Amino acid sequence: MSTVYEVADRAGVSTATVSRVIHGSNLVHPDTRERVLAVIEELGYVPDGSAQGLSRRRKDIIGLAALERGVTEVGIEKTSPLFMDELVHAVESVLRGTDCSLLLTFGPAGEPFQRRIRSLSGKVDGLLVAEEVMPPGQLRALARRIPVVAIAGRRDETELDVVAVDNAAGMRVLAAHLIEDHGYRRLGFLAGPADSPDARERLEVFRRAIAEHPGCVLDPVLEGDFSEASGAAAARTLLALRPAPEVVACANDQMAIGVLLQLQESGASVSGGMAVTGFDDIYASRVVAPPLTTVGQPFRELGHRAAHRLRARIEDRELPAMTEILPTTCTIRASCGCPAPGAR
Amino acid sequence: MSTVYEVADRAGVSTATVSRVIHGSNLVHPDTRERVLAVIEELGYVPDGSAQGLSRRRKDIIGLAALERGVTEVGIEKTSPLFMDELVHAVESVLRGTDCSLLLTFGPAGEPFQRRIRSLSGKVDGLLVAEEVMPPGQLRALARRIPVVAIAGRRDETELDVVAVDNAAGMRVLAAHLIEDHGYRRLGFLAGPADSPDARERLEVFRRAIAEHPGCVLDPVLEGDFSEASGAAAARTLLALRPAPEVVACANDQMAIGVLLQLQESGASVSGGMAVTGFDDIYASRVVAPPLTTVGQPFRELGHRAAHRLRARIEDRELPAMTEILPTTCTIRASCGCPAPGAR
DNA sequence: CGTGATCATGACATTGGTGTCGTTCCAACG
DNA sequence: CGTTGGAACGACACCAATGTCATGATCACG
Repeated sequence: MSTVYEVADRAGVSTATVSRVIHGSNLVHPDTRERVLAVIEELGYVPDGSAQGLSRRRKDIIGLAALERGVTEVGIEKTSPLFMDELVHAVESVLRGTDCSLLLTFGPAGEPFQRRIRSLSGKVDGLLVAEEVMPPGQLRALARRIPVVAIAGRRDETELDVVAVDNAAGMRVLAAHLIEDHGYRRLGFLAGPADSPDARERLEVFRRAIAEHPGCVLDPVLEGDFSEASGAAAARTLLALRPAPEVVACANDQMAIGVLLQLQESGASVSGGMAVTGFDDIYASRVVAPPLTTVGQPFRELGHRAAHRLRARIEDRELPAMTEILPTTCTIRASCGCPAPGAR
Repeated sequence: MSTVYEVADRAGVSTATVSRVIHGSNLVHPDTRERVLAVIEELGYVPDGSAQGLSRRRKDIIGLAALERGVTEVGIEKTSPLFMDELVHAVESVLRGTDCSLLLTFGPAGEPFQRRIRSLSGKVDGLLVAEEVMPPGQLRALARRIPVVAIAGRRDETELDVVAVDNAAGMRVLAAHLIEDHGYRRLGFLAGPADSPDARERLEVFRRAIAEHPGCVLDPVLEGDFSEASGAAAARTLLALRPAPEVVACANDQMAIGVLLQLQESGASVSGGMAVTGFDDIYASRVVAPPLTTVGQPFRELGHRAAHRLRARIEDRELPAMTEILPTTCTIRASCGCPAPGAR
């Protein structure tokens, strides 16, 4: 592995000049630059990231830590956390234009994962944390050491930068659609894991919306874990229920897809049977039959904003913390009982 | 930001001792260890990754560079490269058990992306490259500087470690199923981008399989770019064709889904209409209606092997290069014209 | 009481780049 | 011809760890 010294040596210049050439400083003579570039090319020299990070006090790496749910160790359930994938691409596409790279880590909530994030925090200039990867206290402590932006986490946070999504608005529109347009009166809900603030909020808003409509009941409320399998399990429970709800709203799309598929397998169709809705609007939701009515999250926007905010905070650590709420869009397709649209 | 020096100072020991405590050396007195740990806790000290990287000559970071296709800049086509997402999770899950992290970068093929990979190569201990992100010559040059493992790239490579997938075997089984079990005689193919070795191989094998069966014709061969939109476009072309093929095999699942959806939208159903098959077996393929018959790639295995191989090579750079081919599995579902299975 | 072994510890060199500061050199100008 | 200004460049300190080597302390044993 060649170093600046070697390059400087061969080019007959000092290491400082090599550095200037690499970074395009105009304080170097064209001839000298030429010579240095030739040596760099010849040696295939690439500056060492660690050494650069040390002397510049910035590593040009940001981290993204996210929860991975429902992937069993044996790998039988292939369900990957699709929500996160969308986010990763969004963040990466922002960084692509810069000289900053993205360091990724997933894991199940818990102490080992928190340790991993801590040790990772030494390798990055800043951290994006998605969902509730660690208790708020620890998160704030982390944020005192390095810049942190929370994505889709709790909104009641004044010490931290947060970029979140307006679960409430989307869910309210969806509930109104189910109650007012379809006239459903008995509505079920398939909740997400209790450790997800988003999951909790979605249920709460749905509950309130129903309470505001006399004659409507929320029943049953089932608990899932965001996985497709837990959706399928819920569907089996629902099928046995008397009276069964007319519709079941799910806290995310993967569970909704699980419900949908299981209902079909059991011979119950959506038309005349049970309506299903989701939340997130992942890729598969457009594709499943019937296409899933759901509340869309602005993934790209979420990732973009979070990435930009983090970079801004890395630039200026004294920036006041703020939380940004992005709008959601209720996307009516067919699984709620609406006729399938002719054109997309 | 606190450093070893500060910790050492406060604990009244030398930096060497702090280092020993951090790395769990047993050459340190329990009392001393206790004292040092207390200071570390109090200061929230985390060792700086750059400094560690510099002195250990290893950064404990590996990179993954992959092509991103079909994502337009305006973000209208939300289709993300699902194949890659699966791979990312597989690789990440290997690294999770180690103290190594994953640095990610996507990009469209081209000179800027190659530059980015070069500069990234200074930040990592080794690189996983997926598909044809750069010309073979450059890739080999890169591999001479740092450990590189190619994933799903060209197989005719003796200088480089390669982990690839047996496209041929899966495709042959699929072709045999279409020709022998279903009795199709006029078969179309929707090819992938010409710069993808996998895409080329899939077409070639399909072509040969058909040539071996007298009475069968390969017509038409359309060209797509692995995106769902290009599948939809192909479907419109196919619909106008006389005679139309009985089945169209697609070089990946996303295009197959595009074909499927477009056919349905145009009123042509699969039963009695045109059969469709894919390649990859991504999540959405199980979920789409009718469920897609496809050739499954062992994503997890692919990621696992590649990650392990790279780590092995980082350990010992003199390891002989080898290429590993992983088996594919032809998964018959319903889109080929088979009856939908009662149980999954 | 001396010797050797073992354990705990610290001093210090090393790692590759960056950026500051000072120096050299040349041209232009009075 | 001396002075000045600025461009081009080099020496050097610094960054935060690691790991080697030397050393002091403690103890057992002869």
